Parts: sequence; structure tokens; C-alpha cells
Amino acid sequence: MHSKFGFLSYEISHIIRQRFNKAAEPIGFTHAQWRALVHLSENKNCRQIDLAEILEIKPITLVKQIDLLEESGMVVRNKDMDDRRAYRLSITDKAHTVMEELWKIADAVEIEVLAALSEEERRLMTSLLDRVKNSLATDSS
Amino acid sequence: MHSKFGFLSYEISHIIRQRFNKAAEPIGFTHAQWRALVHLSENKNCRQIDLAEILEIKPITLVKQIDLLEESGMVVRNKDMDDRRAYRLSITDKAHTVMEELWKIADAVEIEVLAALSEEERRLMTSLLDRVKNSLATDSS
DNA sequence: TTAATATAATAAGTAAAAGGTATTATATTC
DNA sequence: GAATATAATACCTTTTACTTATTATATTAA
Repeated sequence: MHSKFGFLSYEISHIIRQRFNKAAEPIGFTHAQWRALVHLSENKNCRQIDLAEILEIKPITLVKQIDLLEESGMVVRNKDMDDRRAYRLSITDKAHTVMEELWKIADAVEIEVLAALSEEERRLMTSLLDRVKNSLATDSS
Repeated sequence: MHSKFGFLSYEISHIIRQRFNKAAEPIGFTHAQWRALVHLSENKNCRQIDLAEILEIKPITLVKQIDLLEESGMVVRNKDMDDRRAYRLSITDKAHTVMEELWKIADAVEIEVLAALSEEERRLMTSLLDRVKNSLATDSS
């Protein structure tokens, strides 16, 4: 019997993204922007190329997300004084307020989607996924 | 502390899809087509609208995937005798052969991605995800 | 038994999220 | 100082999906 982990993780995360996008649409954010914001807030003052690597997307893909986040006043590109090719990304005060709203949405979606599991099971599953993710992060993929 | 399940499941499934797509590209299939094929083989002779519901995509999205799968000789649209609006989808003999190849790729990718976990942990995680998925399937989402 | 409504597939056009390749401006290395 | 590498990005394409509207056929209600 073949494992269905690939399909299951895809299908569940797809539902989470759909529901998040629907709920966050009135505020004007997509799940991809949200993901960039959260990872940036955990890696303050990094360059675009650093954030792209963290997000596991190509730099050119991130450019457009940062464009949108800058337009909506969430992120600022600051010239790097030591390397004039690069920008240092920072999050605005406004972003902190908006992110509180977005976390409410994200948490609510997650609780809804994971309702079938106990809190203990949710923690267990998340920690297993976390180990998988961390083992991949060290790869050169 | 907020849960990261949404990001984790997205990021891991994204890596699985990327690796699958890369490995299956020479044979000419994408992960979306692969997903449709597998779900069709588990729901033989269903209509497009049924398969779309199983895949949790809109019927129009499925049309194009079936177009591609029909072009490559994997799937046949058979006129439904009882409802002349509908097609019944079937999988060709050729598809069975190709699917064996694709399962090899899918299994290999999964083993690679989940290498950090023991077999026991893999089974546990998959069964937790399966419960989540099934609880959502009964929703009217 | 028609008239109104619903359903299955699909055409046309759009969008979100991503990537490939090439370019510009700067850094680094040889 | 010349060759090479790097950070950001312009231009174009791909994958996967959606919205809205249309055609053909079924079903329901009057």
C-alpha cells in the first residue's frame, strides 16, 4: 500500500490557504503575503535574498510579494549601507497591528480545520511536521 | 504562541510537489494530473463533476486536466447512456503502466522528505492527517 | 405537457503563486 | 585591474486555480 502523505498534506494545506484567503481578502492580503510577513517578522532586517531562501522561493518571486507589501505600507526597503546592491527589509508599526488581525484569522482557520484532533494530537502532529521541515531546511534543495 | 501547522503543511507539501514535478517531468506529468489519476483510479467510472468534488476543485479546473490526460492517452471520456450531458471517466491500460512508474517516483520522494521520522512516526502522522482530511470531507465546504 | 428550473460540461478570460533567463549595479577575488 | 560573483529586478512563461456565461440535456412544477 502506498503512502498518501503527499496528497493529504497538500489537500489540507490547500483548504487552509483557501479559507485564509477568503477571510483575509477584505483586509487585502493573501496567504503568500502573510507567510512572507510572518517569516520576515522572525528574521528582522534581513535582505530579500535571505528571506527568499527562508521562504524557499526564488528571489524574483519574492520581489513581487515585497512590492505588494510595500504598497500596502507593511514593509519598507532600506538601503544596506555596507552593500549598495542590497535592501534590508523592515516591518512597519502598521504591520504589527494588521498582523494581529491576520493571526486571529489564521488561528481561527486552524482550529476549525484541526477540530477532529485533540489538543495533544495537534501538538504531536505539529512537532512531527516541524522535525520533517527542519530536516529539509539543512538540505541544499 | 501561535500554531504553525498551516505553514508547515504548506511548505512540506510544496517541496513534495516540486520534487515530484521535477522527477515526473521527463514522463510528461504534473502533480495535479497525478492526483487526478490516483483519485480517479479509486473512483472508477465517475463523472467529471464527481471527480472535481473529490479533488476539491471546480469542474472547469478539472476539464483542462482531463483534456491533458486524454491527450496523453491515460483517460477516456465515455458518454453516459443515462445522462447525455455527462461523461463517465475511465483509465486506460497504458495508464496503469505509467502509474506504476509514477508511484515509484511518489514513494521515493516521500521517503526522502520524511527521512527524519521513523516508520512508526510516519504512520502516526499520516493517520492523524487522514482523520483531519476525513473530518473536512463531510463538511459542506 | 409545456414552462421554469437545475445540472454537466465547457468556452473565454483572469488571477495567484511560482519559475527561467537576462540585465544592471555593485562586490569580491584572482 | 580584469574576471567573476552577487542582489535586485524587468520581461515573459507556467501551473493551478477561479469567475462568469453558454450549450445541451434533465427534472420539477403548474
